[in-house]
Amino acid sequence: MVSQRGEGETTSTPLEAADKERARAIPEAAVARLAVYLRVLSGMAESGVTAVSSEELSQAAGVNAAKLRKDLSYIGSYGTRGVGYDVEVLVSHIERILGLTRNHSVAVVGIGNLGHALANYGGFPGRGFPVTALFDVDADLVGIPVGGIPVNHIDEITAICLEREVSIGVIATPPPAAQSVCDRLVSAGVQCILNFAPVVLQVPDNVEVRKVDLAVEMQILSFHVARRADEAVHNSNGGVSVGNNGLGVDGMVIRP
Amino acid sequence: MVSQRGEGETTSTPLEAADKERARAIPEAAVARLAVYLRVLSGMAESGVTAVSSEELSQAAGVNAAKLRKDLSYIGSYGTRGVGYDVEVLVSHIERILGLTRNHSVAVVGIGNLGHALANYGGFPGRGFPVTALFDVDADLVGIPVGGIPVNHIDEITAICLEREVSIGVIATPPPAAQSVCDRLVSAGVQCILNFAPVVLQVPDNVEVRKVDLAVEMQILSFHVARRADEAVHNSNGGVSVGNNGLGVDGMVIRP
DNA sequence: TACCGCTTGTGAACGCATGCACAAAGTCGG
DNA sequence: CCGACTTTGTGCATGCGTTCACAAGCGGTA
Ligand SMILES: NC(=O)c1ccc[n+]([C@@H]2O[C@H](COP(=O)([O-])OP(=O)(O)OC[C@H]3O[C@@H](n4cnc5c(N)ncnc54)[C@H](O)[C@@H]3O)[C@@H](O)[C@H]2O)c1
Ligand SMILES: NC(=O)c1ccc[n+]([C@@H]2O[C@H](COP(=O)([O-])OP(=O)(O)OC[C@H]3O[C@@H](n4cnc5c(N)ncnc54)[C@H](O)[C@@H]3O)[C@@H](O)[C@H]2O)c1
Repeated sequence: MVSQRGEGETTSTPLEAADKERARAIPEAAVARLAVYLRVLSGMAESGVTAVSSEELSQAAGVNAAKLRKDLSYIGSYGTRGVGYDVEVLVSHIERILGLTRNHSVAVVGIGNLGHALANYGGFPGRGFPVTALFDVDADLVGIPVGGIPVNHIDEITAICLEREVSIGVIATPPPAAQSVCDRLVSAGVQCILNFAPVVLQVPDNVEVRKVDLAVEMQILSFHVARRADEAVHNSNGGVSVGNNGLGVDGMVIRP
Repeated sequence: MVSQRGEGETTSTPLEAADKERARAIPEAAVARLAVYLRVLSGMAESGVTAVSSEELSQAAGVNAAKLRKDLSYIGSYGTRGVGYDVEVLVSHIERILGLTRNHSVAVVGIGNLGHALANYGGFPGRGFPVTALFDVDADLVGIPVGGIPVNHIDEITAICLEREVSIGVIATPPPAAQSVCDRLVSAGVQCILNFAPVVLQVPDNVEVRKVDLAVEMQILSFHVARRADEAVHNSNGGVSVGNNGLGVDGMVIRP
């Protein structure tokens, strides 16, 4: 379907249009995996690997080879039959599809235990997510630099987020403050939120929320231990587990 | 189907057997949501709420009411038609299904930025996940208490994990160390691993891995921004987003 | 050039998850 | 006791995601 790119376009507009028609159709689960492939491929590129087959890449990414090929097919046909994929080419196309061709400025709200860790973490800027603003309600923290960036007071959030074009807001406040912080981020024009507080956030339709809930992760693990233990009791088979299969915890966006 | 519990069992064995037959059939996605329901219900219980309808609970959990009822039906029929659910009853049944009737001892490996945050976090013990051991390779850290628990050297991991019956290992080391730490945890009998390092871990079939990859989360958000921006360009509709629908980042368990 | 072996890309089948819609089953008021 | 009203539990249809299997396509080789 579609494709046949590189025919005779002068501007890049038709090409991009085709890509974005496609982008809409990429399954959510595939997007998550594409990010993983990208990381693996980046690692390979750094190690000097220039070509890779779907089999090799799928091994490294921990997925089924057929699934990997299907995932890649969502973004276009950039492989060579009989040979495999060019690592650089794949990297650049995945980056383009994931919108990583431009930087996404990140603001962290709540500079406590977790906020400190996030602000100090060096892994984000390198991947196109520079942390450009930190916020907290605690007056003692305001002005203190964490990870090289001074903490601002939460009341400045709207002005600063607009000014620095923050596109991702990270919420690392205690649960009771999370919704209010979220509302402020939204009114500052932030359309993506990564929420660490164990709260279900209410947001408008045009805002995307993803949550990371460690307690939920542990409870899922707990469930599998329990299940495995029972299986071991019922039939005395070794208790084989399939691992979590691509599902995970969700983002819970309310839509009215 | 099934149910009709509380008939005439003397021991609890037949009841539990029925539950565990069921447990095997609970969809992974439903398990993740059950953990969310549990959190919401616990909050309600603390606020003195004793009964709740599927409509109310689904609102609070950010899911469709029908889905919520179906999720609850996987664990049994504990509601009262025309009335709703008893909060306490639901809490105890979800806890039982998730295996939260017993504590799950947690060990954190890699007491850097993130490890400190995790060790200091008070939210785990209260939810049945006491952190009982910390490990790091850095000799300067060994012996220093973090969150009330002294850091041990990584070489002691096997002995201590066995002794303290650690059931969940949390990996918060730099990526290159993650696989080796994982292997040590596995050989210490740990069957559940929560991995923060951006690496695909290779584990035996009987070990369950879940990963939390913040860069991947951000890239998924980035994808949606890009998609939304394009939609806005193509047709000038407001750019409505569906939010992430219960999917997320996965755990990538290799099976040979 | 023609053939061979290898790997991609994808049509099609399957299975799981979601959401609808309604019967069953309960409460409450009279 | 009965009938009206409420809410659960679930059969069923629909849609999404995964997996299989294989034709199409490419590089290498004679
Ligand atoms: N630390 C962890 O490992 C961990 C693990 C899982 C979940 N979480 C969750 O992450 C969140 C943060 O955890 P933490 O351990 O860093 O908590 P923390 O108490 O150490 O830090 C919270 C910070 O948020 C600030 N804050 C409070 N109200 C605010 C507001 N309205 N606006 C801006 N800042 C505000 C506080 O001043 C504090 O600095 C919590 O919701 C917690 O449940 C943390
Ligand atoms: N800090 C964050 O916010 C953040 C965000 C996303 C991902 N991560 C990931 O989490 C992991 C930890 O991040 P961090 O910022 O805490 O790193 P960090 O460098 O601050 O801490 C790593 C710790 O692990 C210890 N360590 C190294 N090798 C070890 C080994 N073999 N055994 C035991 N301990 C060992 C180090 O001594 C150090 O204390 C990394 O893989 C990072 O990519 C962190």
